[in-house]
Formats: sequence, structure tokens, C-alpha cells
Amino acid sequence: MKTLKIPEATIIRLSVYSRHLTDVDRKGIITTSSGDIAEGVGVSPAQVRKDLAYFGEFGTRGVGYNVKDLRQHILRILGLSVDWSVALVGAGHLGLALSSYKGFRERGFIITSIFDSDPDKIGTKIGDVEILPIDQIEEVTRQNQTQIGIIAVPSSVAQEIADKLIKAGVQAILNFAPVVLNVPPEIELRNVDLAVNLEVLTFNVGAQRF
Amino acid sequence: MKTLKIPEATIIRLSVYSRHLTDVDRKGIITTSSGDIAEGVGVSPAQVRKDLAYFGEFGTRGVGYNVKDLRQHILRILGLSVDWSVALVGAGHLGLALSSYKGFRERGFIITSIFDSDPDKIGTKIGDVEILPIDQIEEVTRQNQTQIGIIAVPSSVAQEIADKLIKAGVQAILNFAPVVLNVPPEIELRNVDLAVNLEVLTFNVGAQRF
DNA sequence: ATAGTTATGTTAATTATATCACTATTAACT
DNA sequence: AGTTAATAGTGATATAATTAACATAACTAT
Ligand SMILES: NC(=O)c1ccc[n+]([C@@H]2O[C@H](COP(=O)([O-])OP(=O)(O)OC[C@H]3O[C@@H](n4cnc5c(N)ncnc54)[C@H](O)[C@@H]3O)[C@@H](O)[C@H]2O)c1
Ligand SMILES: NC(=O)c1ccc[n+]([C@@H]2O[C@H](COP(=O)([O-])OP(=O)(O)OC[C@H]3O[C@@H](n4cnc5c(N)ncnc54)[C@H](O)[C@@H]3O)[C@@H](O)[C@H]2O)c1
Repeated sequence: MKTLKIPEATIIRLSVYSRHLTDVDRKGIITTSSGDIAEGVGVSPAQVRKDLAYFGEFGTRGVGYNVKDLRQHILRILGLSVDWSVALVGAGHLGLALSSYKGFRERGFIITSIFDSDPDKIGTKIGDVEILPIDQIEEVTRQNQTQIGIIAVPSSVAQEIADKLIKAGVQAILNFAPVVLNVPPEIELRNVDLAVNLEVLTFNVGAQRF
Repeated sequence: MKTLKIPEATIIRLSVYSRHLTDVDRKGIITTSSGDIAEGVGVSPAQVRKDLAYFGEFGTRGVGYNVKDLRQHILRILGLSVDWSVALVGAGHLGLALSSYKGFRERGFIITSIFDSDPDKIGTKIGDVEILPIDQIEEVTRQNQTQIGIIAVPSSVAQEIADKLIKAGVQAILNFAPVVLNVPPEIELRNVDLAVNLEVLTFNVGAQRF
């Protein structure tokens, strides 16, 4: 229960390491090293070891890491040893892409419900999940014990949807609307802002100006 | 030509500030302050001033910042005083969402070409942009003087597409495939990894374990 | 004019993160 | 058994980023 502070950058890298290890494992490789991992994902070997050291000792000196073992350890650290129930709100263009994305399920994220306000969409299905009216959000996500909500609605209603998700008991929100959401501190929130990503690129392309 | 190092976090925040200022401007507000901005986007006032200080003096002591002015300054800093030509590769679920997204055009990102390898998709249109065969990528993006490529193809072909984009002369790549790409140092690369975002959330939700 | 108020720009302090250099451990080989 | 090569783990160091503090400039009102 000690709360030693772990950099978010470390968590992001762990996620990347684990995916890399999945690939390495698929190739049938048994043992790897901090140097191999570093090369595979583009960081320094010391960084890899430092990141892992926050959580324990997973390797053997002089030898390296067992690929399967290390992968499992990292997945456990990230909370991916169990599945997560995810509610998707907004079945528009982005919502459709997200709900059809195989990569989530592979990592243990199961979209158990989809909500929208558009009467034309309600009742139709994406894959085998029916689009439900937004006013069922609390009932359904409680029933599914949904812990994560994804917001893929227009910015103008994103805060309102966030409030509903929190009321319904989710602990974490992934927000795609380009707007700053207010949530209580116990709710984990991450924003994915695609325009911002492009703008970092354009800044860097033009960076000789400074 | 002096290359004073500017934190990437600063660039990301500037992008957020500029969007916030767009909203504030729409409300007809003339003057704002570092405190207002800070509150609006959830950072500290000192952070706002520090970020701006990398690029110049945009405010008036005792008064604050002119909203329109500051917005324009930040847009110029980010390289958004001109439009950017963007090539989208991969017209699948995600590509469709991205190409129909209004938010890009609003910020000056114009998707001028879309490429795919699927014969059923080639020749069809998204909005008013025709989907072209991938082997036209070099010719077309050169002609459009496209500077940015977006990769929305399966991971297995993402590196190959990156190579093609670079050969075609793009300077920056936004990659959605969950794979580590190798590009020469002069090419700006950013990865958007949605699973990683969810995994940071699950780590934090379960963080009492450490 | 001058005092008082406000909010910037900037320097200093603090905190956080990454890198480096060293130590300890293991396996393989002679 | 002893030697060498390899590589994890770790404490010290360096770098980077954030926060706090403050001196300066502009505006207001008397
Ligand atoms: N499409 C993209 O590539 C993209 C990229 C970046 C960000 N975004 C952001 O993601 C969000 C969704 O984008 P999109 O392109 O899918 O938009 P969209 O208009 O295609 O879809 C929005 C969906 O939300 C539904 N909706 C509206 N109000 C609702 C409410 N109160 N409750 C429930 N559902 C409601 C609509 O019926 C619609 O189905 C937006 O905030 C957008 O800015 C989208
Ligand atoms: N859909 C999502 O929400 C989502 C989320 C996160 C990441 N991603 C990633 O984004 C990428 C695209 O995802 P998607 O869901 O749109 O997949 P998709 O299968 O729907 O679309 C992929 C498209 O790429 C095209 N393609 C395949 N090979 C090509 C080639 N060599 N040249 C040109 N085009 C080619 C296919 O014809 C298809 O149209 C994948 O790497 C995926 O992992 C998607």
C-alpha cells in the first residue's frame, strides 16, 4: 500500500514494452534483454531497467528476461490480468471506428454497451452490441459493472455525458471531445486530442523559426 | 536560428490554450489573464506565463492579454497561420472517421488526398476527396506539396507506408498503427496509441496496488 | 502627480525525470 | 575450480520541468 510516485511516462512505456514483448513472444523467442527491448521500442536500456525497477526484479543478471514472464508481469502491473467493461457514448464516425477496433478486445477491453441520442441509431447494432438510448446509461453500466467510459460525442455535450458516466459509477474516462472536462479527483481522466497531435507536428516542422 | 529547447508539454498546452481562446473569443470577451486561461484549461497561471515566455511578450502588465491577439500569436507559433496539406493512408474505419472530422479543417489541416489498396474502395469518394490507389501516393502528394501523412492502415504494413510517405516528400507523420516506426531524424513522427491511453487509465484505477 | 492595484515577465527554488556509472550475479568456457 | 563475458539492478549525477516568488510596468482614481 506504499504510494511511491511512478511517472506517467513510465506507464506509457510499460504499455509499449508489453506490446513489443507480445510480438517477440509470437516469434518464439524465449529470452530477451533490456538492450533488445530498448532497441525494439526506441529507448535506452537503462530506461527499460529503471521502469521495471519501480515494480520489482523480473530478470536474471547476466541472462536477461524471460519473454513470457516479463510480458505477464507487465500486463499485471497495468491491470490487464483481468478484463475491463467499457461503455462507449456516441455512435458517430469515431464511435463506430472505436467499437469495431479489434485491438481493444485483445488487450482485455470489452465494449459492453454503446449509447447514443439519435433515434435513427438507437436499436441498431454495431457488431453484436445494440445501441441504447442515452437515458439507460446509468442502469446498464451499473448492471455491467462498467469501470471505463469512452466519450465520443460532440464537445458541446461532452461534460454532460461525463457527469452521467460518473453518476453511473465509472472510475475512468477516455475523452475524445476537444474540450476540458471537469471531473472529481477520484475519477481518472485522459484526453485524446487529435488536432493537438497534428499541431505538435507542425510546430516541429516549422521549429527553425525559433 | 537559435534553437532554444522548448518542452513538448509546452507545445501541447499552447495548442489547448489556443482552442480555449477561440471559445473565449466567440463569447465576445476582449481581454483575459493568465489566471483565466489557467482556470479554463486546468493548469497553473505560472505555467501559462512560462509557456508564453518562451516565445515573447504578448501581454500588458497589470492588464492581461488581448484575446484575439494572443490567439493569433499562438496559432502563428504552432505554424497554423497557413494551411497544411495532409495525405491520409488507409480508408478503413478509422480513416473514414478522420476524413469526416470537421475539427481538422477548422485548424487548417486539409486532407487533400486519401489512399487505399482495396480495389472496392478505390474510385469511391469520402466527402469530395476520391480514394486513390496506393501506388499514386508519390506522384499525388508531390503535386499537392503535401507535408503531413496520416497512417491509418494495419500495423503489418505501417512501416512500408511510412517509407512511401517519406519517399514522397512528407515532413511529418501521424501514426495510428500500434507499432514502432523507424524514420530518419529529420522526419517528425508522432504516434497515437489508443490502447496505451486506456492502459494508463487501468493502471491508475488499480494504482492502490503499489 | 502620486498612491494603490493588478497582472505580466523573469529569476530562483523545487520537484520530477532520465542518464550514467558502478556493483552484483549468472552462465559458459577452459 | 577459476576465468571471462554478459546483463540486471541501483545509487549518484545530470537534466528538465514545474512551481513559487518577486520586481516591473500599466492602468485607475483621487
Ligand atoms: N471523427 C474523428 O476523427 C474525430 C477526431 C478527433 C476528435 N473527434 C471528436 O470526437 C467526438 C465525436 O466525433 P464524431 O466524428 O464521431 O462525431 P459524429 O457527429 O459523427 O458523432 C457524434 C455522435 O454523438 C451522438 N450524440 C450527440 N449528442 C449526444 C448525446 N447528448 N448523448 C448521446 N449521444 C449523442 C450523435 O448522435 C452522434 O452519433 C467529437 O467531439 C469530435 O470532436 C472526432
Ligand atoms: N479503428 C480504431 O478505432 C482504431 C483505434 C486505434 C488504432 N487503430 C489502428 O489504426 C489502423 C487502422 O485501423 P482501422 O480500424 O481503420 O482498420 P481497417 O481494417 O478498418 O482499415 C484499414 C484500411 O487500410 C487499407 N490498407 C491495408 N493495407 C494497405 C496498404 N498496403 N496500402 C494502403 N491501404 C491499405 C485497408 O484496405 C483498409 O481500408 C490500424 O493499425 C489499427 O490498429 C484503429
